[in-house]
Amino acid sequence: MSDELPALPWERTRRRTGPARIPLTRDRIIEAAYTVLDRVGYEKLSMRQVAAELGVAVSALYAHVSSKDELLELMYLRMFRDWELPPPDPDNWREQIRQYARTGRTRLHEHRDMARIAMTGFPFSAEALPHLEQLLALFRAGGLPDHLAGAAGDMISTFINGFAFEESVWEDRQEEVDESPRDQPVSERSWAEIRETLERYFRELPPDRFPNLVELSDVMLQRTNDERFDLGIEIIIRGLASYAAEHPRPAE
Amino acid sequence: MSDELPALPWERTRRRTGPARIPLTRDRIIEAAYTVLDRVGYEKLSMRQVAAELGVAVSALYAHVSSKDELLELMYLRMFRDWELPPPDPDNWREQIRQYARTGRTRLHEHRDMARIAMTGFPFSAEALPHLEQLLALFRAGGLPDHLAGAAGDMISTFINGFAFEESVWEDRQEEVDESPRDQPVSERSWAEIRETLERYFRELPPDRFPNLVELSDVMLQRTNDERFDLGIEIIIRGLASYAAEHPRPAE
DNA sequence: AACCTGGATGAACAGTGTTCACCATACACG
DNA sequence: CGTGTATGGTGAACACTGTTCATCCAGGTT
Repeated sequence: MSDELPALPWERTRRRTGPARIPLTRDRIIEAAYTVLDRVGYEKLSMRQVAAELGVAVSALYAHVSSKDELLELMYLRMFRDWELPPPDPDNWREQIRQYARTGRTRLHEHRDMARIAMTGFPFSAEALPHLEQLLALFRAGGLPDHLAGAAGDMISTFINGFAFEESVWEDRQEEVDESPRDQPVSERSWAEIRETLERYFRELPPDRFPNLVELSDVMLQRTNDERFDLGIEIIIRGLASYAAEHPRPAE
Repeated sequence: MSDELPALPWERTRRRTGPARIPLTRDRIIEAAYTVLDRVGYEKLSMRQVAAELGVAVSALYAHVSSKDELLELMYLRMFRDWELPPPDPDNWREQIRQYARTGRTRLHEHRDMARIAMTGFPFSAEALPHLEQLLALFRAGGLPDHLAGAAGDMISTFINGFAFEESVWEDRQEEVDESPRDQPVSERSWAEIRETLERYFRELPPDRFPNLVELSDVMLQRTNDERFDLGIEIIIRGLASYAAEHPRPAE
């Protein structure tokens, strides 16, 4: 390893500080934190792991990020980046809400355990506000009375986050069962396994104490998570729409 | 302290073990964990704190509880204790669902950050199953098609947990602002403060980019958490009921 | 060439979950 | 009455965690 050629003049500056040392930045730290998160999950995500990922001392991180909590918040904010909001279309508010919820869940799925981070993030940051505004616009376009529009925004977010959070918990639970390495965000196969196990569990319950659970064991779990999520959103939308029907907007 | 009377025969066995040394049990550990949780919150709840609360070495806990995760799970299960479920009344399913959700949230509020623990707890344990069964019974009584009844149970739980979780996050955020000691689960006053701060924040947003937020700033946050929660539940119930109306139960 | 300065370093501190060799106490038995 | 045994608590240790701080080194400026 000692037979290095003398550095060419134009790369001298670069070679100086060891192997192409790119400066540490907030962005690079967040990026590294994401790859660590995807590999080890929320519970085991640590500043030291992030530092190791960057090949840097732990204390170096604190020059760019004041605490782990701040790093988590930054990761949360990153979620909103390049999230295009379509212009509100009053005739299509239901479909647009559906779409919004779906891409929201997709965003949360983009990184492992992201929902756990999102759930504790500050939901009214500058990055998140346009989304709330968008939801409000859609709800008002749909003819919801004002006091409902306000609550509805919260509600949709709570459901999206809560749903994804529980998915995340199931995934982690499943993962600590099969020690398999985690190349992708829990295969469809794993979810099928979970469902099958639960279905048998329900079916074999004592029918005298749990008649409904036994009877519905098949129909309850045959749906995929996607379908369950869509159904949940649909229920909320219908509930909201029922108010719009009661308080028809004065056609001015 | 040396002028002790000779112990009466029937209390001899009790006196033997020094200063009234009550044996360590799972229950006592769980109890202690709750008082620690209420004092320091979820993030700072540690095995050492629990041990200290009991005046005992940390390692002693591990004779009764295999890990911190198990302890958390036990705390979660304790939540269902003495939770009476009223007999399902088909004519009143909506009110009964409302009531169920309300007491669910109340239970979560009984201990600080309980929702954070509940959210990661296994929702199909022996203790929790009767509740799911109850919900299914109510939904079927309300005339919901079977495939919906299954999803609806999940949905209600997700919303209750998610809502309480976010309340818990807000409370913690508020608490680290005012250093005030925490004698009770965040006073009403604190919530009023949070609402007021947010309302002003919304009102002073640039109206060109956030017209709806500015316009709704007053109406959006004037409601208490209780009202917002009830509204959320009501929306879900209405959404569910809309399906029942579409698929009327065959009057046999 | 000397200086300054910004950013990275590594060691340290206090705290975490968990394990394990040790030991004391309370009971059963001879 | 004395001895053994076993249950269950102890304290020290390990491998971590988030965070801080004195130190130090490289880069650019004077």
